[in-house]
Amino acid sequence: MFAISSFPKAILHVDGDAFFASCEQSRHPELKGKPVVTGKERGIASSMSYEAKARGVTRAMPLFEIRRICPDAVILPSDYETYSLLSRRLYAIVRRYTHAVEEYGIDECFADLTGYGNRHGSGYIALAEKIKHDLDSELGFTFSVGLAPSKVLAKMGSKWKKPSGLTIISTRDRWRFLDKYPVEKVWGIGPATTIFLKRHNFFTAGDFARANEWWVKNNLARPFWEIWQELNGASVMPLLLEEKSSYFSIQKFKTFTPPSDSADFIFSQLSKNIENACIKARRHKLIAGTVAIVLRTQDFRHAGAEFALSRPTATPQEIIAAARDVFYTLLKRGVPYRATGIVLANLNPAVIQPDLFTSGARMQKMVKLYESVDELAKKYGKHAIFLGSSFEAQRFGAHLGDRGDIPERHHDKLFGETKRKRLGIPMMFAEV
DNA sequence: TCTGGGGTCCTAGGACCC
DNA sequence: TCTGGGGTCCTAGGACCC
Repeated sequence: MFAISSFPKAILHVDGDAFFASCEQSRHPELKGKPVVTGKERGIASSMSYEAKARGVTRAMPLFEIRRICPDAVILPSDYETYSLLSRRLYAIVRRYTHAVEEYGIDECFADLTGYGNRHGSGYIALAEKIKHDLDSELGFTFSVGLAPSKVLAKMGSKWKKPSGLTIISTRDRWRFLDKYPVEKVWGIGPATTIFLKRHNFFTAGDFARANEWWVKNNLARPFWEIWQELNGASVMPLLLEEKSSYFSIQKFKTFTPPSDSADFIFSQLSKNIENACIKARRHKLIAGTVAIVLRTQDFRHAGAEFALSRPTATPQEIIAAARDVFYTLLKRGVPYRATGIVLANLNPAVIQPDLFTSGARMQKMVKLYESVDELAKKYGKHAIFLGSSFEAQRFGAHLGDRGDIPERHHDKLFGETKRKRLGIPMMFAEV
């Protein structure tokens, strides 16, 4: 037990044990007790159940090697939808006890329990036990939990005993943990800083925590001074409480005047809306499973159609290609239209995790391409780059003086050959 | 510890303005 | 145009995380 004075803040860190493999075992109970490995689509292990770890399967181990040392291993492709669903349930369970929850990773979160304990701290421990119990029993696999006065110490606590550990680190008895903890394993201390610290004879977290504060401030960057403070029991890293946005749908509608009966022009308007909706989806790391397109005529009637994508995506090429056929079945020749709209629905998190990538080289390239596009958009404005199919709409907007936020002076740079090549932007933007 | 890709934060330095 | 200091904004690169 510890007095409140040694526990000014109560930060919890929760970490799923072998999260992806555990999700599979939870979803398919017949796999419980068996060596389960995920990552089949990549050909290497990305997550292993503890049964598989016991048999010697390690991260990034090639499948042939896994089959050799563990012939009865159940090797599964990654199922992101299930993992992110269980991830959201993890956050929701912790939020029953406090709203101050930071969704740090798909399998982990921080929570600030300050104010929910009592003056001896036992209330915090009971609370941590309760949260762990809820997680273990409701999700069907175990979690490791750390309770401490700071994020860095809480993270250390959850790593201390795995699987299914609950480790409490108070300011007063922190040395017991710090002195046995290699400095390079401290959250936030990477290879470069490790080399520097070891050169100055700091080998454990305890060594570093005992370093002179003035020396730390003057010889290391600010993040490491913050780590130093957190190791000594001060909570200086705030929890980032912003919830991952969960849209039910993303819509983009745009009216244009005068109305037009040009199929090319109307489609380019739709194309532009699709691009904008995709930008928003990607910003929130979402992919759409279904799409609805809407065409509005001059007399305010509108026609719409909804269709499913062959696979969830947030890349406009795929959606535009799929929308093209639907568009031409909706469009009535010779009728003037005044607006188009797009609705992206059936949204799911586009989960990108270490070791876990969606299969298919083409998709990889597309994802990468759009990251470059988003990058350029950040630099030059939202509409600096657009698909050929949106060209008419872009030109139309420009003609009206609606230039989005493209700074004129950047045009030459943007399409400069060197930059284009360096960023890997192919010429395909000229035409879909 | 290596590998792998992507995101985020911090810092240093340059451009520009008052 | 020079002399200053000081501010803001942007970018590149480093470090680290999952």
